[in-house]
Amino acid sequence: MRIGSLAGRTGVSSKTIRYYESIGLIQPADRGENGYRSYGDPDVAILHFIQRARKLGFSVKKVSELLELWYDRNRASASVKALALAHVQEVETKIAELQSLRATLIDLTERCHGDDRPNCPILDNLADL
Amino acid sequence: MRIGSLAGRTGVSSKTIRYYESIGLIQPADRGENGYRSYGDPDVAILHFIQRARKLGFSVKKVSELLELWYDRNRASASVKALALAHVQEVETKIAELQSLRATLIDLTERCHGDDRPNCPILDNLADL
DNA sequence: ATTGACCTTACTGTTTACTGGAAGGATGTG
DNA sequence: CACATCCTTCCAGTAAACAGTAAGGTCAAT
Repeated sequence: MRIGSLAGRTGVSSKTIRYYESIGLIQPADRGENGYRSYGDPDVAILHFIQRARKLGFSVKKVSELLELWYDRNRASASVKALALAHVQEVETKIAELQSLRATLIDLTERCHGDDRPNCPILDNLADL
Repeated sequence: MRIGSLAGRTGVSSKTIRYYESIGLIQPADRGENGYRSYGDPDVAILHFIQRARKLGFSVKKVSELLELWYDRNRASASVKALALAHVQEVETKIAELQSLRATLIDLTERCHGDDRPNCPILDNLADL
């Protein structure tokens, strides 16, 4: 499969695929006689993985680490596992922060409703948390 | 208080404070006779709020909307509430996505441990979710 | 009164993660 | 065979969110 088909199947543009190759996020593709990049089904899976992680807010660098996790799954499984668990920890921290923000926002909306007094304590609450 | 003190008390650099003013995120500060910006305690609270929201991954534009929520708390409380709830919805979606990723990562680490067979189904799982 | 810290504006540079465009070669269709 | 579409490389531009630097005015203390 050539780069355009890969782009079509993954939703990642040809441009972006070449960019990912240029920064080393993905391996340099095999080339045909004409110099065209050649891809297979595993590349579709790789790009889907990258896309999913990117959408979840992982930086390209983090995605690169996640991919290594993947590629290295048959060797050094202990350290690979540690890396994965560190990522889990980060994700959990972010979840906790978001839940805290969610609680604050809900508190805000509840207090906001139907109260028109000039002095509102919400400002202080938001600033202090 | 001048911009340096505000920066010291909030951890937001003077540079960034001026930047926030330039893009309209915060109101133009009052100026003293010398042209220096002059701030008060409410500005400390505002910057703390901005900082907190930024750390949680909200774009400056979103922060701007959140601030309007705040400024407008005494009027149009129904529409303001709707905006806040929309933000809550977004946050909840992000939380759900992160929890899904967390589950995937944990699954990955569990399968990774102690299994050295060449063909591993984890790749497919990651790509398909 | 002069040093050093702090303030001003204005403009340029950085990082991240792409996106666009030019110039040219390869491929596939009517 | 013409022509559109796809591929190649390379370089430039974009957007967000600042940070750096220059050139100069102000302020507090010695």
